[in-house]
Amino acid sequence: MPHDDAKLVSLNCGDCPIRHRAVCARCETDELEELERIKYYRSFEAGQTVIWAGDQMDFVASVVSGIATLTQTLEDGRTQMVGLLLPSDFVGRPGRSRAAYNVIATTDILMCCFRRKPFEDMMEHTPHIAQRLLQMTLDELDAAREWMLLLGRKTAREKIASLLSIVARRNASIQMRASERDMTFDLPLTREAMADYLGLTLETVSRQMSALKRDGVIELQGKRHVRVPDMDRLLLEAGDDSDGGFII
Amino acid sequence: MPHDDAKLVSLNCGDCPIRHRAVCARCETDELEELERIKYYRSFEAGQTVIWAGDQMDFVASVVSGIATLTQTLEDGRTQMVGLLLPSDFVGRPGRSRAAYNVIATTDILMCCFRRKPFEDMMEHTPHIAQRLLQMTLDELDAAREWMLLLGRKTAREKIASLLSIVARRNASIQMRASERDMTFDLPLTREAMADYLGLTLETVSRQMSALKRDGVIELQGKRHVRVPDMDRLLLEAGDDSDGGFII
DNA sequence: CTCTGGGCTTGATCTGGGTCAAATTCTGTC
DNA sequence: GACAGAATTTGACCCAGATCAAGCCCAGAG
Repeated sequence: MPHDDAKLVSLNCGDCPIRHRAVCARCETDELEELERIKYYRSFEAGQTVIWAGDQMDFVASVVSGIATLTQTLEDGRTQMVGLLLPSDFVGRPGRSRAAYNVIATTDILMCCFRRKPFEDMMEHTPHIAQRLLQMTLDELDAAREWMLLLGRKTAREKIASLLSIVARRNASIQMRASERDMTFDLPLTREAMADYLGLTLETVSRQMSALKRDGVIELQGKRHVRVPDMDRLLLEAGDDSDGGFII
Repeated sequence: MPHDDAKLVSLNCGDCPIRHRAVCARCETDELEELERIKYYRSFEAGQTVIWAGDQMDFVASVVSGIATLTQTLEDGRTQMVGLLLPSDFVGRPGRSRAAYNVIATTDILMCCFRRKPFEDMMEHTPHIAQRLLQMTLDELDAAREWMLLLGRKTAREKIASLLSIVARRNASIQMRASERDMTFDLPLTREAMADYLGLTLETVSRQMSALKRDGVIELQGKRHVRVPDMDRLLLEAGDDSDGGFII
C-alpha cells in the first residue's frame, strides 16, 4: 500500500530525454512501468500562453521542469491567478470539465503528457494511481479554499505577508530549515504576477512590500531577494490562525 | 465501466432509516453493497457548528439531506464561506489534511458517515469509488477556482449576479427548464450568508440586491423569493465570459 | 393584538485600495 | 558605458465598498 506522503513525481533521471516516472516519494521505487508506454513530451517557452479548455483536451499533463501559472480571466482583461504549477503538478484531468484556464509559462516549461483515453483506462486497473491523483487533488482543493479566505477577507498587507510566508515555507522544505526563524529566498514572481495572485493591483503590492520593509518585517536585496529576520512576525502579519480546532 | 456523469449519490429510499447507496446516477443500479456494511448515520440541528479538523477526523461523510456550509475564519471573526454542502456532497477525505473547516448546518442535516480506515481499504480494491471521488473532487476544484476569480476580481454587483445565476442554474436543472429565460427560485441563504460567500458585508449585499431590483434585472417577492425575467441579462451582469477557448 | 427579536433596508460618512501619472531602478545589448 | 525597454517605486487623487447608525418588516410568542 502507498505511503501517505507518496506523490506522483517527475524526476530528471540523468541525461535527456528526461524520464517521467510514477514513484513513491518515500520508498523511491517505480510502481508503474505502464506510464512509460503512453507518455510523450512537449515544451513551452517562457511567456507562452496555452488555453486549457478542460473538456476539449485529449491529454493530461504533468510539469517536469519550470514554473507555470494557472489563471482565469474576465473578458475585459481582469485576471486572477488560481494556481501555481510546479514540477510534479498535474494539469488536466481524467474526466470531463467545462472549465477553461490559461496556463502561462513563467519560465521555459517541459511537460510530460499522457493521452487521455489510455491514461483513464490505466487508472481503471491501477488503484494506486487513482488514489494518488485523488490525494493530490484534495491537497489542491485545500489550498484553493485557503486562498479563498485570503481573497475574500484579508487586507492587502495580510495578503502580501501570506504570499511571502508561503513562498518562504516552500523554500524551507527544500532547505530543510523549517525550524529557523531567519529565512532568505528569491521571489519567483513579478509584482504583477503577485498582484494577479492576490487580487490586488501591482501598485498596491509594491506599496505594501515597501511598508513591510519599512516596518522591519522583511529586508530586500534587489527587487526579488527577500530576507525574513523573524518568520513568526511574518506569520503574525499574515493573520493565519494557529489554533488547532476541536473535534465534534 | 462507469458513465461520465455517474455520481456517488445519497438517496432516500422510502421510509426511515434512509439508505445510503453508491449508485450510478444514469443507470440507477447499485454498485457497491460493501458501503452498506461500514456506514452509520449522524444528524445535526440547524445552526449547529462542527469544527472539521481534517487530519483528526476518523471518518468521512456525505450529506443525505439538508444544507450545510463550509467556512473558514480568521481569529478576529472575519469569515469566508468556501463551499456549500448539498445532498450527496462529501466532506472529509481519504488521506491526511491539515486544513480545518467549520461545517455550519443551515437546515437540519442528516449525514451518512464512513469510518475512515475501512473506507480507505475499500477504495483499494474498488477503483470505481476512487474514480468517482476523484471526479467529484475535480469538479469542486473547478468550482473553487471559478470562485477565486469572483472573490479576487469581480465587483459587488457582479458577485451578486453570479451568485444568483448559480442558484438559478441549480434550480433549473431540478426543474428541467434550463432553456427558459424566465426563472423563479428561493434563495436558500440569508443576506449575511451571501455576504460571507461573496467576501462582502451584508449591507453591500442588500444594497446591490436593491439596485438589481431597481434596474429590473430581478424581481423580489418577499425577501427570499426571486424572479429573473431574463437569465441572459443576469448572466451579462455576472460578467462571466462565454467564449469557448482554443486548443493548443 | 401587541410585543419582541432577527432579518433586512437605507442613509451618512469614512477609508483602503484602485487609478492615473511620473520618476527611478534594473537588464540587458550593441 | 550609453541607450532602450521592462520592472518597480512613489505620489496625488478618487471611488467602491466598509463602517456606523437608524429604522422597517414580519413571524412567532404570549
